[in-house]
Amino acid sequence: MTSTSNAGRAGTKGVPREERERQILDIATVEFGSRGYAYASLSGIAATAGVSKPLIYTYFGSRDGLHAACVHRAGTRLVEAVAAAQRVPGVANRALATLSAIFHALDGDTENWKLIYDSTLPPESDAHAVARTYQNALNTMGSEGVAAALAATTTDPTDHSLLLALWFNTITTTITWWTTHPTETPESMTTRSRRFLTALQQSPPPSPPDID
Amino acid sequence: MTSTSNAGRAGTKGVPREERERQILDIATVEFGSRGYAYASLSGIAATAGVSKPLIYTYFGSRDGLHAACVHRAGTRLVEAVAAAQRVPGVANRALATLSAIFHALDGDTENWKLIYDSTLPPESDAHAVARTYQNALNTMGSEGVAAALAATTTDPTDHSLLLALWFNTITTTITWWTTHPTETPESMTTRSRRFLTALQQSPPPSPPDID
DNA sequence: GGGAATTGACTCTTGGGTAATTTACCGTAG
DNA sequence: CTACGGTAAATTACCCAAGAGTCAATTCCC
Repeated sequence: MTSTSNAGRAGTKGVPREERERQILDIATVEFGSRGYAYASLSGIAATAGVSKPLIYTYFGSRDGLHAACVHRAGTRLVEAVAAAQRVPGVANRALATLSAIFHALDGDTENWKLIYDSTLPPESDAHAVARTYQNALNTMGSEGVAAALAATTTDPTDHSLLLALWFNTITTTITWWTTHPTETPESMTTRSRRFLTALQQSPPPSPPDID
Repeated sequence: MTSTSNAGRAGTKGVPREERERQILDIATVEFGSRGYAYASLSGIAATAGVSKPLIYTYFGSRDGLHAACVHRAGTRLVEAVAAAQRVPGVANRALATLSAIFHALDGDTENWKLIYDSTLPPESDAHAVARTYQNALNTMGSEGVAAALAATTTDPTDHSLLLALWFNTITTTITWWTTHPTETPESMTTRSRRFLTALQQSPPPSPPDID
């Protein structure tokens, strides 16, 4: 066992860069995703990953560099999943298909979504801008659907921007809720969502629902 | 002018404690509300308020003490406003009445709401617990309405907790949106909300709306 | 002159970032 | 098949800035 045991001291441990990067990204994603950008510390991530701080710097350049790498990976995956769902035919079912795709893409690892819609991101920061990239990509896909949903009811152009914000915030809230109910599966989350979506349409005639 | 000009140097400036506390609270509310708990610094608040850090400590004890004071003031106002709206008769209109009450209570000062539903609050902290107090107070009032809205459609008990989260997050999102659209008035926000609320009921037969 | 109002100038901790150094792997010359 | 030097992998021990919190002193009002 002493052949390749180099604990504590400096020097390579034989782990190739690509693999170490993946390890670090995995840990960092959880830290950034669960604690939020504001509270995840590099020292903490390094410690959890069982690696020293300078290693992370040589691999990712800076804290923001590491964060950006996490966001890119998570964002790419999600955009891909949601894009696939957009190809589902039938206007009426695309919302649910989108949700289902997201739930399955995450499959319990809710950090990936929370990374991109991280509410602790400082508004004007570079880190926010990176996350924004993927938010916009997802928004673009969602925008079309929102327009369709709204067309029949209103003519106010600013209504669109608010509804879009509401829609994505609904997803984020649902995913955050999922975090606190870990026994839920992608399937059960989808079923639950279907219930809500149809409920919106079928609620009793007395106009606005009593949701206060 | 030199009679009572004591700039820079120590010593009283004749401002009674109560008034100074109000000044500081005003500034701190804006800072904590707009930047969020995670990013508002005491030094910054002190500087903006034109006051030294130690003064804030003698008056509020700690950063968290100051924050708690802000939350208490904002929370009390909001709970009061929302409670009044609950007395509105007619189950169907209470949701809108609640929103209208909140919009008017804030009247553009969206920081008060954001203080209580501050997404940068560290989950397990004391500061979060204080905000939680007022969230719970508001939740209790909203819970009843959510139950009514749900009763007709589902029997799953956990649906309730998710819908409650969704409802309050909808409000927060709407208010955040308001921040980025400062020309909106409480009235216009209410009108806009009414449009959305009724749209939910009247959207075309093809079940789930195409909101993806 | 006593107490309230108020501050400059500290300390201490946390966390991002860097410099210099050490260890192991690996291809090649003898 | 061994010696060896170059490079990749890693670390320890720092520096530095920001921000929470404290002490003792100061100025003014009554």
